Amino acid sequence: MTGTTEIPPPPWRRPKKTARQRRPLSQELIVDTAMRVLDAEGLDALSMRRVAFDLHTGPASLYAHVAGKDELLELLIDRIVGEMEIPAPDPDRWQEQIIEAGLAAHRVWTRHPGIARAALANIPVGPNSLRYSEATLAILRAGGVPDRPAAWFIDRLSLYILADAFEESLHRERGRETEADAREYYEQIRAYFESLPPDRFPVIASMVPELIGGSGDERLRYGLELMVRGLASYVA
Amino acid sequence: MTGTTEIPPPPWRRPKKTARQRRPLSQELIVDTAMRVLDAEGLDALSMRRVAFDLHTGPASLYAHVAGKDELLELLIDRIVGEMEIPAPDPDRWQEQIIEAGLAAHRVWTRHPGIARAALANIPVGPNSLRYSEATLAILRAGGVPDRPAAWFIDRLSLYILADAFEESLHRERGRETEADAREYYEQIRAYFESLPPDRFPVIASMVPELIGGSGDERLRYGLELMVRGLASYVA
DNA sequence: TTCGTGCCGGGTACGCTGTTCGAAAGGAGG
DNA sequence: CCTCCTTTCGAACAGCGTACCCGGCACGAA
Repeated sequence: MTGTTEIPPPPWRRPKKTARQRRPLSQELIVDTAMRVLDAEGLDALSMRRVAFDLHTGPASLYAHVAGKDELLELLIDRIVGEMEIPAPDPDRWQEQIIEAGLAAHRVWTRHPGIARAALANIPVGPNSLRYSEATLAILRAGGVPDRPAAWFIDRLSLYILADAFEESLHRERGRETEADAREYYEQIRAYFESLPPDRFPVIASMVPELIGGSGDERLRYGLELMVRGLASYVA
Repeated sequence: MTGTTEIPPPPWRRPKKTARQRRPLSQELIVDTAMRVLDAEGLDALSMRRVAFDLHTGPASLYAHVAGKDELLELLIDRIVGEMEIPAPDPDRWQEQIIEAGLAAHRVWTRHPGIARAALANIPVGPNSLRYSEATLAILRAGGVPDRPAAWFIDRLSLYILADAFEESLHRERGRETEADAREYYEQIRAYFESLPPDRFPVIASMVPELIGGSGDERLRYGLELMVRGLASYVA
């Protein structure tokens, strides 16, 4: 209320302290910083030392707020799962909804380069993944899928999505970022397949275009469709 | 032919050299040793230093025969893929054959503890995985599956199998080796699910038994069936 | 047989990782 | 004001994959 609190402190008083004033370390701040490092430079660059450096401190300081790297990754992953959107159940479109939700989840994973590896190694069990499971199960139940197939389905589905995101992150890491790079890579594979002796690999030799065709997105969607169609066969 | 070659060398002549006589280093010997370390102590114990130690040499010596750890893992993985058996096509049983082949592949992966992680990070492209793909495609073709669905299917299928093997290896690493340990773990999960507020997680709360039920094998098989049934819908 | 000579084997070291320890510093409560 | 407890953080430990570089062995030529 009084004006005194709004007067800036005299600049000659403890200028050093003001200069080095920093937000106190906290778990949230650490996860924020880790997220920034992850998004900018990928999972390989995300080390305790790197996060500590960005916070202008030493690695040991982090351990007061985070049990270790594993816990940091868990927190990071749950926050990322929180970014995933999932539609409200529409009983007539449950198959499309599941596929769309799967594609959306995959998009979120690949938006944070490399994190799929950590998520695969540390299957998400945080609060946000609970929310996600709840919403997915609601769609399946609305679609008339029995409980047991539905429960096991979301387990298999998320494993598949995570694995695909991981595979894609590998391609990205190995420098096949641009479309041209990917073309070149697949051209090498095609040449390799076509160079195989047709007498020993007759089937492969006869379907080279099908084997190398299709983008990553198309193959991801195909796998989702496979599983959803298979699940639908349990409903009828 | 002369007896002289069979006479053992005089023991006082260069006994030291005889004592430290060793097979010369070779790529095959290195892979043999790496395989032994892997099977006995798991992927985490498999380091260049460890392999070199078992060969009574230093880490740098391996690099004359192997480009690096990645290449060593590739060689190891292809040898493991070579252990996978796959039946000759029987057109009437193609769906069962695919599932059996998938289960067999999964068994091979889990027989070498932890290697699924490396195989996932370094999708197999060696000669033995070619042979495996050829045989799987032959079954699908015999079953009347069109080329494009078949080609994409084996890609998705092997990704799924590898991911499941990886997930299982994680459980094993975290000390849930025995059946009792697994029971205890799943009991914790059940307790956690049952402690959730039913108003916020109505669907999860209403299907806890289905969510935690089923062994790893059952879930693996269920996923295989999902995909095969989905694929069958492309045939009809 | 002897002498270059080239190449493989391997000791050492660099830079990196996650994590622990112990000491210093800060704020809060008696 | 003093004490206690939490937070902070420099240093160090035990690993890792890999690059460098030198010594010694084997082999071809004289």
